[in-house]
Amino acid sequence: MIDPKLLRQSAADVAVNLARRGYKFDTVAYLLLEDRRKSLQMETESLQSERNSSAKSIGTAKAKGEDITSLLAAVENLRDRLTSSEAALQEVQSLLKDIELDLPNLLDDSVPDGKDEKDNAEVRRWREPSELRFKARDHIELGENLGLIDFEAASKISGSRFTVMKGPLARMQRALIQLMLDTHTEEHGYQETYVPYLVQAEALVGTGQLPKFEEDLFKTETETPFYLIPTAEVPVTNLARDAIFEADELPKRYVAHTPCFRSEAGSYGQDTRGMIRQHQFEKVELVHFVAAEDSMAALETLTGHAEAILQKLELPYRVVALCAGDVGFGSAKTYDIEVWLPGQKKYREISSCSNYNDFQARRMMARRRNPESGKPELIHTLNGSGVAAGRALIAVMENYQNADGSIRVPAALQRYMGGLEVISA
RNA sequence: GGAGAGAUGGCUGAGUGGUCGAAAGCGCUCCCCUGCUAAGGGAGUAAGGGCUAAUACCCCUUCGAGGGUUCGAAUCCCUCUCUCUCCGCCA
Repeated sequence: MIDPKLLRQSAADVAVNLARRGYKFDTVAYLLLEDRRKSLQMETESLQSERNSSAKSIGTAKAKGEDITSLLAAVENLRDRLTSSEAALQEVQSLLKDIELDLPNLLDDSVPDGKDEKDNAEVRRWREPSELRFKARDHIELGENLGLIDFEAASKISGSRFTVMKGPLARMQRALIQLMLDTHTEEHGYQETYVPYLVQAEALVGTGQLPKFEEDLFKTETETPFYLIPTAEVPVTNLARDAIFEADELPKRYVAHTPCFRSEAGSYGQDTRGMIRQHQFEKVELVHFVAAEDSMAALETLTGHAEAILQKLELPYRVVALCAGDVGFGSAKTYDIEVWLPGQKKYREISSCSNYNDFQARRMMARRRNPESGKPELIHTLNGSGVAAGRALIAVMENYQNADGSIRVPAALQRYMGGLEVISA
């Protein structure tokens, strides 16, 4: 959420910023509503004040044994006026809130202009794309030939966009997760967390998935619905909800491995084959809570932590700065890390690292105590995949394949796989 | 699933219709005292929102959440949620 104060004081500036995303902010409608809010709120609060003082004087008069009938008459219709004023105010406030929850975050000035992913700016590359001396197979062919990936079985059980994996391939995904968790906790200073996979709507409003992107989520039909988490970002970031951290508690870094569930509504026809885009996938997620002035530096650090995983796995990748039109709803700035997939001869997203600045913090009242003023102020939140395990598995399969269809186990993973060096049929 | 108890400020914990944003204690901050430390004395110490140039005044809201009664609710009534204890069941 954007600061409502900024919205009403500088609506035009906000509109200019959001227009870079292709978002049209109707400042006229907003300011009109805001005017009504202001007058209704002032009216309501003065009626409340009147109620409070009259109740107080009735109380004292009664205590002295004075006659209070005239005082009672004076406030006869006060309650009705107050009730209707309060109702009108509440209605306007909820309309404003709807608009505010719908507005994407302000973009950081450093975000490059552009409309879609084609305009993203490459920031750096690590290792050039690998050249194979034979025709590269994609992970689907590799996995099925080894008899270790079974899409048919998955579709029998659950339909499309699910995967069944077996044996050393299933284990390799687990090994990847272990490597990531160990690296982030032992080398990058993260605290490992275990969190719920089912969350309530409020948590998703806090991180920004709701109310706008409900169709991307799976939801239970229980009396109070649960949502399956689309990313560990949701439960982990909500650890800061309603909190006031002391200055010396920040920065906080959390890492969590969770499955992620996405309905992928609206992505029909994209990546329909294979494991790239699934309804269920495994991911290791990094989350930072930092003081406002530290968040841009933290984004660089966080991205570096995700890159370290790919470097350990010796997978060629590049980092791109998402352009204005491609940056996600709640993010002020995002780097995607794209890993090279020989089977597709393309770089594909394997991590997305974002600085949300105070956007999520404002939605969930996540604060720190400013050591100078002693006053609470919003923190900044960041998150990034460190990295997507399913896609990391794909990247290892395709980059470590041999001519005979077997797959070498990256050195960094061997200790997690009982010393296994090659996966073969 | 059954039975009971509870939810108040950073913490402990008083408060059954008015002057209660809320006693007391602890903690924390500042000051005094003390050669240092300890002990002691004094003052202060919730969050959100509105107004505003203002993190100054002033005003509003908040005692688990929502509704109701009342001139007036932490206190009375209703609904819900959560926590704890015991029993059952279970990974």
